[in-house]
Amino acid sequence: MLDIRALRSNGAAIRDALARRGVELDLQAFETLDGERKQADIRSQELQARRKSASREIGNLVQSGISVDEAKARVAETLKEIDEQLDQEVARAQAIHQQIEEMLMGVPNPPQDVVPDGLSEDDNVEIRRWGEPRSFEFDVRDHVDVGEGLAGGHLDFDAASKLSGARFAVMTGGLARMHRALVDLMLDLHTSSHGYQEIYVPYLVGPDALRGTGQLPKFEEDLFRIAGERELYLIPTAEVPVTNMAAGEILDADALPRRFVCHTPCFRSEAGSHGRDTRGMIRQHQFEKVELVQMVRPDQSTQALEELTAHAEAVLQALALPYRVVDLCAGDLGFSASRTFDIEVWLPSQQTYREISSCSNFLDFQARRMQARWRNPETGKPEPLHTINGSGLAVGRTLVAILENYQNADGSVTVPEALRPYMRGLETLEAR
RNA sequence: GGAGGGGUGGCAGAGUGGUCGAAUGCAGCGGUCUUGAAAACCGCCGGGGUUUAACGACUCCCGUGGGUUCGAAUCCCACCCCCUCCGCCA
Repeated sequence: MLDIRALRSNGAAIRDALARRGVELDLQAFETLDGERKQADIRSQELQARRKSASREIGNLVQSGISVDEAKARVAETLKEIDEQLDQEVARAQAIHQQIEEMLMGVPNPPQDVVPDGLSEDDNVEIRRWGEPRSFEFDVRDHVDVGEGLAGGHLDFDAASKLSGARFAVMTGGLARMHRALVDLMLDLHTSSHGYQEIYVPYLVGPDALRGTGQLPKFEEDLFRIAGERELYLIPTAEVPVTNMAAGEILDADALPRRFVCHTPCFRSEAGSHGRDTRGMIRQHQFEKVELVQMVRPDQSTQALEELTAHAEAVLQALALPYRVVDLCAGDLGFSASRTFDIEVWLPSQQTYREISSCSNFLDFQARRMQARWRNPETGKPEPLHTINGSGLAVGRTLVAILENYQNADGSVTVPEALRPYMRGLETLEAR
């Protein structure tokens, strides 16, 4: 959520920054509403103050032996005025506050100044590449053909569609094991080498958590909501439950940074992406992800984003998968992000790099929505902290990348060396 | 699913209609004392908002939302959460 004080004192700069991502902020409307709010606050608070002192006076009179009716009669004028106006004015002020809240909750995070200009992914800026895409001396097949052709366990979209329809996958045998091994490798790497604490969280969350990270109120159609009396949603990413661990908290300065790594399934309706990536397991309603989440002091978040991105890259380096890192342009940023580095892995079948991780600095945007704060020793006051997260990595897409990059002419797949200890030394997934 | 108990400041824990945003203890912060530390003693010490250059002033918040009342932490209703016992269960 935007900082309402910053909006009052520096609205034009925020409006201009938002314009870079193609969002028009109606400053005039905000200022009008905020002005009404001020009037309503002053009036309702004044009335409340009068009621308070009148009540207090009645109390004093009653205690000095005067009857309640008599005491009320002595402040009758104030009581009448209160009776006529107070409820109405308080309700008015409340309604305006709610309107402002709704307005602010719908506005995305302004991009940082360093974010490149541009309105679509075409304007993203590549900032580095790692690894050399392999040259194949045979016709490469995509991960669907490779996966479906494996012996001793394979990729089975027919079975998945029988169970759940489109955009789901079934994996069996060695392939399922490799999928599980990837999760294990990632968790081990981040906990033992990068200083993250592993955390297990619910896969169903309530609306407050989703508002906190920014999925609600604007993007409900991207979520799966479960039937039943309680308002619960399947998590679209572990970011939601993990970041909201800090909701409503005031953390001590020495408790920061907090670093969590969390493996969960993720559930996305993919509304609005019909026809995109319909083949294979690039875009699924359900996929596994290992997520990195950090809560940091505001002066550390820029550096923390660089580090977190490197932590995600380390997984691809361990697996020797070629990738590049892209600095997202203003128009391609997610709703809550102020800056994002996408990591894209090389997919030989598409002869292109595809997103496998998205690492973002949210600054205090999410923290303000969920009231996640730290106590700044310099001011002694609670202040919003900064949140950062990124995939480390999307497991399904990592598996896709391995199937494609490690495929052999005979249809088998070599198991990356780093993964072998997690697969009891298995070196190859054989072809049928 | 049945029966009962309970949600108050970082924690513990008083408060059952009137200067209560709230006793007390612990923790924390500052100070006195001390070579230093501990102990002792003194002081400070919840959060949001409005207003102010600032000091300050005002207002809201005692699980959440309604209600009763001149006045609600305290009474009433609904919901949520936690605990204990019984039943069921991965």
